[in-house]
Amino acid sequence: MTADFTTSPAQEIKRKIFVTTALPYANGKFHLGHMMEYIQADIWVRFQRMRGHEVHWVCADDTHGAPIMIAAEKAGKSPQDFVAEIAATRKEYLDGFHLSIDNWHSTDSPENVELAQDIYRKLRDFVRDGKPASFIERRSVEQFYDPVKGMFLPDRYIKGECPKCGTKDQYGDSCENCSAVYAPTDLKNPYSVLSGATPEMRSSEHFFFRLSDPQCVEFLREWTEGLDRHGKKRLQSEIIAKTKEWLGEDGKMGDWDISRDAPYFGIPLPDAPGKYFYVWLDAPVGYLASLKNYFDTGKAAKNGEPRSFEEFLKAEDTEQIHFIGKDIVYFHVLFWPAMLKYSGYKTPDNVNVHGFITVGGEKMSKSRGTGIDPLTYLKIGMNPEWLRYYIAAKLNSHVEDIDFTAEDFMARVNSDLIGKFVNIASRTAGFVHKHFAGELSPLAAETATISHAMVGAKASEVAALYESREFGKATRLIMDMADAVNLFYDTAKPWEMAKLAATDPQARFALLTTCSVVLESFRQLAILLTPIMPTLSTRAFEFLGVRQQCWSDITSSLPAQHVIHPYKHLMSRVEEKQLDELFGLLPDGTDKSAKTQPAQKGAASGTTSKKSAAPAPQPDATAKSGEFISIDDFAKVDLRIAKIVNAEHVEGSDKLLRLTLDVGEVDTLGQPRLRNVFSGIKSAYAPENLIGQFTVLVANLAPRKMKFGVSDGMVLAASAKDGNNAAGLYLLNPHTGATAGMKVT
RNA sequence: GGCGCUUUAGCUCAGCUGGUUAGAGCGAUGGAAUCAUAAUCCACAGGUCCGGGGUUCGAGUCCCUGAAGCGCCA
Repeated sequence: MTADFTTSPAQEIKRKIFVTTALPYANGKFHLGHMMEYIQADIWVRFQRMRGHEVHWVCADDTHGAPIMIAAEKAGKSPQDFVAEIAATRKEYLDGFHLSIDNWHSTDSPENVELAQDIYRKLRDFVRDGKPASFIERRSVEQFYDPVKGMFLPDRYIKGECPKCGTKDQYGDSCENCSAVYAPTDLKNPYSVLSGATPEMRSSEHFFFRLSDPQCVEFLREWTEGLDRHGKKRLQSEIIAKTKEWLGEDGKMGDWDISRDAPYFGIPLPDAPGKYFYVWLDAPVGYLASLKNYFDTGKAAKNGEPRSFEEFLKAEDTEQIHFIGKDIVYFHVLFWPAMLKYSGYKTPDNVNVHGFITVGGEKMSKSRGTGIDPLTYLKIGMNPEWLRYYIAAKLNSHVEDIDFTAEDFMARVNSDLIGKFVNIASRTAGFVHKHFAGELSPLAAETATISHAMVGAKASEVAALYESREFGKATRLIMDMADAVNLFYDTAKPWEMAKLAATDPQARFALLTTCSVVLESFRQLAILLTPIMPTLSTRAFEFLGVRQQCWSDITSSLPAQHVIHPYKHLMSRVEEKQLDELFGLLPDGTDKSAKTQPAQKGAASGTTSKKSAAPAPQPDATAKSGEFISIDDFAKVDLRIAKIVNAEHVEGSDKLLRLTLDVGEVDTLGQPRLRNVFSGIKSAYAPENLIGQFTVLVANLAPRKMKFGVSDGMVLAASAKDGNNAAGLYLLNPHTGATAGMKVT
């Protein structure tokens, strides 16, 4: 059966949909990427609800695993307190961006313990054709063990020297310097990131999920390539292609290690003391745990679902739809359906995968400061629906990254939302109030016919685009309609009629008709935009004096002689200075000199040009005419204050000192990351005099491999122009108060 | 290293199974209009569709190859 989106919801079967978005790992706050996923899901969910379907959208914090356990320990907190503090930050974001999630829960919850253990037991005790055919198998695993911390070490916590090129401080998977790939056990002189101790190989018994079982592989092949209940592909074609790599004839499907040894922050395996579920086992179960919590606390009933959790989940007509990012495809299209299948639970109907959001063409990075903080966005008063619209305008149904660029954002929002959409109401309302006391035409049917020709007629096309997550195409189509309405208005020239209205009844009538058609069209456009901009459309409906509209209201119309409310501006424009503030270009919000030219705030540097407080280039001896660089050129250089934590002679070199610098960076585990930099300043400085000093580092200089190791950056020093050594060498040194990691601009 | 993705007007992107002069929005330029918290309408100008080979009557679209950028390798 193929869904027919041309029918009105009343004719359609009411869908019962269980929607999830990926569980964020509870070791940090939300970033723009999270918001993008939630906005994508929210648009889809709101659309379904407007169509009259029953949607239950749940999410939760993903709380378990070694990284959180270790981060909590570092923070001197229990893991529970640690994740609770993160959880407490969530609401502000979710409410702020109008995300209509029905329930937010945690994987560290009784529901999740119960469900994860239940799934495990069913996999373990699986019976096929009357014979035991367990999917769980015990195997001995050799793993690094930290004798100081008394725990087995995940690969991420082991560093050592690259077995190929000998570069120090490399992780156990690949070398940053020579990009060799190897196993953690190949590292030379390995050490524990946690304690610095030399890890020992120890064996331990682990529990595996036998994914390589031929029946399981066969099931996954069918499931991944299969169709959903609407006759569409369950997965996007690019994801199917990816799964073929894993499930192909070469049989690459390995078993999955699902247990970890104590100490571990997680859920204990039943009947196996000291063993815990690997976090990725219980994380997706968190979807069900949150849903169960949602039912058990009565929220589902409040949302019109009278059945129990078990009944709802078992029901044939319950659709289970996941929204995830492309980084976690593996878990969601292999492990998760297999777990569910062989423990007797419903398998997902769809897994919708999206790409990442980049900012100015660059991957967001906290250490580089290129991220956009969603909370800052809200706090400086930017409208959340601008971002919702912008993201919608760029999203499609594919696994493609989308790019946020400040210029594009401003152009898109101002042009589409203000210039095209909001302006329709703004330019019409005055006439209706001035000449008709807010009362629309008595000929409602006639005006509605014209409106439907411009807008309503294409509503089913828009619906199909929403349904298939082609939000970019949907916004384009809607804006085409808005263009048509503006053109209609311009062609009719109501401002000319208004001048004659007092004396010419015909002109007066034409004026009323035009305005009524346009406002009716505006109502229809607002309906079409509601999934993307719920509060803007609510304000539009308030202005029009109608209740909240659902999708089928597109075919109705404003009644004859309907009275609208006075117009209050529905949405303001994006101001350039807001974007400057968002990107941290205006640190105190008052630095007017820091206003950048629009042309400079593009993909090339928009987010890396931190402050543009740098003085204008002075034409002097150092910069001859025609040799100026732009602020963008300068912004490419990431200068940082660095604290010299260690300095030493380099054996075999008569020029270089080896500096160990702190530039305030941390690695993914929250561990301080120090830089190794070689500097040719031996002639001028004794290493012991440098320790503890601050200087300036070019932080984004390409790392350079030298005979003695890799130099990751360059410190700045002054010397005579002609290289006259006698003139001396002077390391740059900031004034007191500068701290490691500060930007130099 | 293996695998994959991307590269189309100044910017952001459409271009399905190959088919007449390659499209849109924004921006630029010129005009119209002045109802609108400057928002609109019209016109016009912008492209060796990353480079190089090939298949074909015909390629942005298929194949090979190179470059650049990005991602994944559980």
